Amino acid sequence: MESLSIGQLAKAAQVNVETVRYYEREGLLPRPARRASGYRRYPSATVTRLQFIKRSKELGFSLKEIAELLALRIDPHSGCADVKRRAEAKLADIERKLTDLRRMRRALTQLVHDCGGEGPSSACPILDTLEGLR
Amino acid sequence: MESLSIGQLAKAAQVNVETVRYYEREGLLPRPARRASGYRRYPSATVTRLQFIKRSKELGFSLKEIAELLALRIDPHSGCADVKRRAEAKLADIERKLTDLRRMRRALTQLVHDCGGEGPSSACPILDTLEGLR
DNA sequence: CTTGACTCCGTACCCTACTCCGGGGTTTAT
DNA sequence: ATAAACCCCGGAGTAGGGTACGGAGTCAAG
Repeated sequence: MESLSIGQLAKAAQVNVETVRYYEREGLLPRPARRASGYRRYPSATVTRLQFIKRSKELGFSLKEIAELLALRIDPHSGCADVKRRAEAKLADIERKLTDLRRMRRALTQLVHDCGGEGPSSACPILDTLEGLR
Repeated sequence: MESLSIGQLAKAAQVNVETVRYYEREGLLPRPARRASGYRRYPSATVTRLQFIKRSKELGFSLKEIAELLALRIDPHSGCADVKRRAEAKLADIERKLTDLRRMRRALTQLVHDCGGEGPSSACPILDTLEGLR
């Protein structure tokens, strides 16, 4: 424990082995150390990195955007002010998503509440709120 | 005003005309009324529906999931209890996304805060939080 | 009544993000 | 020491979500 094979890593993060290699090609994962045989060896922290990528995707970020998020950590080619500016832009993104999600939640909660669970759906109050969110 | 051409609709909702026709094919938009010439005529409410689809995509929902969300409104083939059950499942999805987004926001806020905006990024506190979110 | 912008439809093409394949070495458990 | 299971790499294939094309009809302004 401390060094994982690509298969162990993939299993731990619940992704396909091919996906791990794909992310490496795309620069989302650093090229890992290799054994004499050429086999990749990953530090166990890579699991959380993969999970981060996965969850970010579920939140509607593209791989390119995720790469940008990851790049906010260590980038010797940009000043701190630049990092700050980019982080703020991502934050704005996130705030927008949060607002939309809360609106969606509100509409659905309303639907679940109004709908007793009995009778045909034709009797269910129609949720126009869902479309008139903005 | 009250009836839009496909071009007017697309412009109002900020999407491509081809996308509108694509959504129609995929069942995300109902087939609209037609003029004698065959031209599509949309009620202006379709604009908000397109915007809903757009924002839902940005939140990481697939077109299929979005169709399911839209189907929660009017579905004569399922009882109210069923609608309720599905709405609750979507709500759970949304809660998960909200939780992840808040965690992400927290990490980025921390980064922006810690980073004064001066000096090289090497001096910037590294945001390990970003990866260790869960 | 003509001209430029718009629309129709079907088909083809594109990008993203994987996912699989195949021929070949490596590790590991028995 | 020999399978079974794993890993290597390059390259091809796939699904989802559009986007573009092209030939033909339509509409609105001048």
